[in-house]
Amino acid sequence: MSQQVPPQKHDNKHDHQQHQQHHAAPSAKPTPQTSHPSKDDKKEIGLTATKEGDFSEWYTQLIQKAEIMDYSPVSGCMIIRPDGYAAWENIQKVFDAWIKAKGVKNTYFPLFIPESLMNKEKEHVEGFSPEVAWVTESGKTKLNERLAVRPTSETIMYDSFAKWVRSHRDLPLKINQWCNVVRWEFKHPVPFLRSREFLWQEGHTAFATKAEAEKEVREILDLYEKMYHDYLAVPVLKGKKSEQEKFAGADYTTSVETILPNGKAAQGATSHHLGQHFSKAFGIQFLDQKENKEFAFQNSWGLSTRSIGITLMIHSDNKGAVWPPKIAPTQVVIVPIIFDNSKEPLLKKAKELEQEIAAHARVTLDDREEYTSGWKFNQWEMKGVPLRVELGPKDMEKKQVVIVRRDTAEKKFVSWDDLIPTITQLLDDIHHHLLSKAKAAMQQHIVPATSYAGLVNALHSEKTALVPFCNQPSCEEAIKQDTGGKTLNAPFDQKKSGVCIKCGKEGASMFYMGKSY
RNA sequence: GGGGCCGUGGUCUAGCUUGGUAUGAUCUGUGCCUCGGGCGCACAGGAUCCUGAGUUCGAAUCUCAGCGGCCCCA
Repeated sequence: MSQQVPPQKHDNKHDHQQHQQHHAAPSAKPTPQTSHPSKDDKKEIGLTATKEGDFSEWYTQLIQKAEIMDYSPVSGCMIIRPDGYAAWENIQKVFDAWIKAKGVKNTYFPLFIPESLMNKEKEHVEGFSPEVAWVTESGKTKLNERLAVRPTSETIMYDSFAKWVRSHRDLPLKINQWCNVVRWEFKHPVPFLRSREFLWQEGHTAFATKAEAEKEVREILDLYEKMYHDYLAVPVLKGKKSEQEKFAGADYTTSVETILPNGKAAQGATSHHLGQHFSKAFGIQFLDQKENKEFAFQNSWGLSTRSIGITLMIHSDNKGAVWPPKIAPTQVVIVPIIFDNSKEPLLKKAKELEQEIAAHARVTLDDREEYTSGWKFNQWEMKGVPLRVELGPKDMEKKQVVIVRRDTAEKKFVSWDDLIPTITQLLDDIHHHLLSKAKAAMQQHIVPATSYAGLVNALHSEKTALVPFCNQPSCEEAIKQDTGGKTLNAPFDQKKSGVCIKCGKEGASMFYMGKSY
């Protein structure tokens, strides 16, 4: 074990602020609940902000104290620590297998994109140019042409696609890469949700027909939904983005949207149909069976490390992180309760259990002797491990272990013989419990709005509203000015259409609207 | 884009109003203690007080600029 970072004792600053607030305005803010209300107040340790009381502060403390990320010397760029990266690797493993099964191949394209390529598709460059970071010199020599640090790789990939595609036999072309991208945001950064550099996969595909391409757009979106739902235990709103919010250079964009516990929305992943915009700009042409030269139809789609931030925000609590079992860096931690006189056989048994579990789950044995078991309980709860297996002298006598769930704190006494089936079952139960809680929370944040006043009211009370909207950028801009909100997406199955909630135009479709994080 | 809060050993923090080189905890090391919810005791170690400039005999403290973190409002 290398987890030597100390737990944080008692953050006085916050207590003082709380007390001052109470003196000045007794009703200003509820005192945050500690996670152990019965314990000595002076021993308040761990997170000092609560999810309900001060969400941003809670999240900031959580991801640092759970050793998921750390801040770096560069504003907006973060360090992903082993637990954060392990979660990302678990996501990668799953998604990578899914797309390979669809015939997608992994590649690697350069980080640097010549300006001339960036400029080839007009809408695309206009959409991204405010956030592009540029390399302008090497050593003391100025470069002939400045190089963009990729904000996304359409332009550099499609320059190659144009060379690789000659015949209809070269299609479909399905390429993916796992990489970092840089978007120099000016809004204040939020770790995982909005960082200036982030990790993602970007899939880029080219087809002979629009129908094939559009079919894939939806299939990939379904995979994103499946990732959130079945692996991250996060429900999503699936739909099509507005004209205003679509990807720069796309025909249209589809997305899965998530609702965070503070009522704000976060885009979970996107799948774009690019039409022939880029194939025309880059000359991606093929000869079809009738010897006609045609432009390819293209898609691009991406899922980023933002998914980790969304997952943690939704499931974690005032005791620390809560990882959904399927992507948890560690799924089971074994904490032996060590007494000197029973130490040897106990540790031997603990190691046996570890080996046994290792065949079925990601397991760690915490046999450090410099920490008490109580200390370890708290630390592993902070780190969000779904299941804790305790083994003490009493359990040795009864040939059992105590299993404690991270999500409910429920304790179970389990005989050694039933260990593996119980663990498997509990991990599955935790996933479903987290998912159903998250679904209920999302529903609470979605309200219908039938009037513009209703929409304004919903957005001001941190709700997402489902409203008829004309999908004109000018109208969306006006709503943004009024309320600070924007469209998330429009559900695919449109049951009714109506008049736009803002401008009153006929033929509006239903859109989710909310504030984004 | 506008407004506000904050930055002190690895970590958290007192001191700042009223200028005199820094408080306490945690941590790290050593020894004793041995653990069912963040054990206890003793000794020791650990500081560019975010950076730079200014005021001053003297700056963590006052002034200005910058960097970084957080919040709120377009």
